[in-house]
Amino acid sequence: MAYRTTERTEARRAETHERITTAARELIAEGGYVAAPIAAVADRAGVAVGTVYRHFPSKSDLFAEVFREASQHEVDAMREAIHATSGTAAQRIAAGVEVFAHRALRGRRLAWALLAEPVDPAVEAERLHFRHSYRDLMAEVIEEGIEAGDLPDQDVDVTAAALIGAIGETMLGPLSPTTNGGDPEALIASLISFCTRAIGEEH
Amino acid sequence: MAYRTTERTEARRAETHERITTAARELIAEGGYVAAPIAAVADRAGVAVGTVYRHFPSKSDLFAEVFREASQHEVDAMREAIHATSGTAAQRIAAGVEVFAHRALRGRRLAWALLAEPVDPAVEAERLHFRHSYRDLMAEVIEEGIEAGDLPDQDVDVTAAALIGAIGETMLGPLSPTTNGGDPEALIASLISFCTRAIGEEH
DNA sequence: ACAAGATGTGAACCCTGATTCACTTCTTGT
DNA sequence: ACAAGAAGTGAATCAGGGTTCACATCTTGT
Repeated sequence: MAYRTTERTEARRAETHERITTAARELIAEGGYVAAPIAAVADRAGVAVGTVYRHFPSKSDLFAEVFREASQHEVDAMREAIHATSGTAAQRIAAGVEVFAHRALRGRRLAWALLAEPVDPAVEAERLHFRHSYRDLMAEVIEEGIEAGDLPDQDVDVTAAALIGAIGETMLGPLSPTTNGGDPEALIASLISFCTRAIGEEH
Repeated sequence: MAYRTTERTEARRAETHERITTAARELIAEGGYVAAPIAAVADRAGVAVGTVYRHFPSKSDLFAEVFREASQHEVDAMREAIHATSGTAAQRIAAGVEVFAHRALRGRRLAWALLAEPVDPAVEAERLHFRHSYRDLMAEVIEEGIEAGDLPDQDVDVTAAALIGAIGETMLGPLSPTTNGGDPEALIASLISFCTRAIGEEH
C-alpha cells in the first residue's frame, strides 16, 4: 500500500467534519432547518458541496448527528442539575426545569428546532430518542421520591412523559419564533409549581 | 350576462369541493401527509389535478382547510364532554381527557397527523390555533374551579398549557405509527390522575 | 520522483411534486 | 340554437434541493 492515513491527516479530516457540523448547527440556530440547505452549510463551513458528502452519506445523516450532539448537551445539563441538587423530588425537578428553561431561552432558535420544529423522519427519530432520555431523568427522580415516601404511588412512566410534555408545551410560547411576550421568569416559576403539584408532593 | 350560477350548480360545486377535502382527509388518515400528494387526492376524489386548483389556490390552503375541519371536530367533542359534565374541575377535565383520548385512539393515524406530524407552516399555524382552543377549554374549567374554591390559586394559562402538553405527550406513545404496545385504558387512567394532581385538587 | 490512495471540488444531473394553461365540456339566459 | 361564462381536464412546465461524479489536489510509502 502506498498510502496509509497518518495521525495528522486524520486530525485534519476530523476538523473538516467538525467544521461542517458546526456550520450546520449555527445555521439552524439562526434560522431553523429551512435555513440550512447543504449548499449553505458547505458555504459556511468553507468547503464544497461534494465535501459534505465525503463526510456524511446524506443530509439526513448530517442533521441527525448535529441534532444528536446538541440534544445530548441539553440532556447532560439537565442531568447534572438534577444530580447536583439534593432535597425532595420537587426540588430536584425544579432544578432541572430551571436549567432546561434558562438554557432554552438563551438559545431560543436552536431550542425550538430541537424541541418542536418539523424535521425529516431520521431526525425525528433522534428527537424521540432524546425525549425518552428526558423522561428517564424525570422517572428516576420520581421513583426515588416514591421510595422515600415523599410522593404518592403513581405510574412513573406516565408522570414522567406528562411532565416532559408539560414542560415542552409551556416553553413553546416563549421559544416560538413567531410569538413573544410575557415574563419568562414568572412563567418558569409557575411551571415549577405545576410540576410540584403534578408529582403529588405535599407542600 | 348569459350565465349566472344557479342553486343546483352551486350545490354541485360544493359537492366537488367536499369530495376533494374528504379524499384528502382519508388519505391523511391512512398514511399521513406524505401519502397525500395532490395527484393522489385528485385521483381519490375522482377529479383531475387541475380541478383541485379550481377549488383551492394551493396545496397549503387545501390542507389547512382539511386540518381546520378535523381539528374543530375534536375540539367540539372535548368541549361538549366538558360541558356535559358537572362536578369538580378534576371530574370535568377527566371527562374531556377521556373523550379526547378515546377519539384519538379510534382514529390514530389522523390524530397523530393533527397532533404532531410535521407539516408545512400554513398548516402548522392552524395547529397552533387549535392548541390554543384546547388550552382555553382547560383554562375555563380551572378558572371556575379556583373561583369555587376547589382549586388553589395558580397561573391559569400556564396550567392549561402544561395540561395540554402533558396530554399530547402522553398520548403520543400509543398514537405514534412507529411505537405500539401497552394498555391504553390504564394509561388514560394514569393520565387523568396526573391531571387531577396537577391542577391541585385535593382527593 | 512516482504510484496509489485519500480528500476536495462544483457544475450537472435528477427526482419529486406542485402549479399552470390551452382546451373541452357543461349550464344558463336569450 | 347560440353566446358567454363556469367547471373540468391532464400533459407539460417549473422549481428547489439533494445527490453524483469526472476531475484536481494533496499525502504517504517506496
